[in-house]
Amino acid sequence: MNTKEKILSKAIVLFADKGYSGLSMRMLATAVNMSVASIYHHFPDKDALYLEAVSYAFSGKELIFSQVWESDSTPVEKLGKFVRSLIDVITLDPDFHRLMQREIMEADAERMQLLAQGVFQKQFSLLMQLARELAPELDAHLVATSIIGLVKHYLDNKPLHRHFPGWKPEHEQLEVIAEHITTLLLNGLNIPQVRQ
Amino acid sequence: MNTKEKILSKAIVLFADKGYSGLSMRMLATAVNMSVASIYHHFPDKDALYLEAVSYAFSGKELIFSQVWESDSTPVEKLGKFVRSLIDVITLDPDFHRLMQREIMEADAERMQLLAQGVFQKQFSLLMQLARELAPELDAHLVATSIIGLVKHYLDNKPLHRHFPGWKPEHEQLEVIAEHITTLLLNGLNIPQVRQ
DNA sequence: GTCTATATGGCGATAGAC
DNA sequence: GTCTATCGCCATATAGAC
Repeated sequence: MNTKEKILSKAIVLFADKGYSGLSMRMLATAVNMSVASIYHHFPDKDALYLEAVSYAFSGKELIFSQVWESDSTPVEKLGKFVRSLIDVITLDPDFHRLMQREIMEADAERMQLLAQGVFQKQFSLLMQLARELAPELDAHLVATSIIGLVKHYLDNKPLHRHFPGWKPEHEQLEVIAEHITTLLLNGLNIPQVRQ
Repeated sequence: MNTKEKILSKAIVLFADKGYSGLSMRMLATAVNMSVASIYHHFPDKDALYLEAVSYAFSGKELIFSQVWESDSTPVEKLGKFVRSLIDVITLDPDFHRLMQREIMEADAERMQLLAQGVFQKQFSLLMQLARELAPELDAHLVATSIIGLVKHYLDNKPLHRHFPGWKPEHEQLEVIAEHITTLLLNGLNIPQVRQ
């Protein structure tokens, strides 16, 4: 890993944690044990550094779901695998996830399009195709959105829900979340289930 | 509306838009046509101002759902009303919603508890009770979370989903969203539906 | 490619007049 | 309760030596 990549990977963590305006070049320089001027040798300005960090965080994320789509499972099995994979991606790389959350909240239309097409589009298309197989009578875009929404909400709001009535530690176990969501979805999509 | 409230309501808008570190006291002062020093007459420091703005944004939000719970509707009707009310609250006060999003992302454990208990707990409890009536065999906490998650995800990610395949303008119509979600949920909760 | 030193300006916050 | 003026610090960014 060269110097530039070293800076970028630290920047991902710190931008994810503090946001664009919350992280100063001084802080980043200290974190990577360099002077501010040295960072400016690699990037023209803070904005370019931020954008490069976001793209860098993307790289490789597309391949994680390949096991879901390439397997010759039934659509119902694929749904279970997708839910589980999405939970894993979000859980295993929390910095990537937080950076995405911030981008979705703060990006302008141009950056949003980059985000949609560069990172998520392929997976969303494949998920829509699965949605069509599972529930041909429903709007595939809305169904795909619902699947992602259910998973993301659980994970995004975990620290909040801990303080809600009825919360149990097991609600944070990934298997419990995954099973609840798939059950809800399979019923919601009108698919008869076989008891395991 | 007195001076303090004038400052707070402007602060809500600007904090929601730019975040804590993204909004400077100078900017806020300009926005409310005052000097920075005058603002410091009403608030001890920026942090206290932010916290007061967050509490101020909360006020009155609890009462919006009363029509849902006080009506003598059936549980199924109540679910529809709740989904619609949640969509309305989020849509009609986007600044409140963005401020909440930022709080959920950035607050520490103490602030998170305040948020959960001070703002959302009562509504969440009532929603859990409804969940128990709708689907006694499922975990009410998880069901309530799912209902909120479906609604919130659609609205939080609207600007992103516009760039996804299969998107249609009608996907942003509140009625379309509300109907899709309730349909999905009623199936998901195993409740037989009557065709309208 | 890295550093020290520095320019320039915005930051949170305060003093003290009116 | 509002203002002007100011403090001390940190921000982004650059110049130029090694």
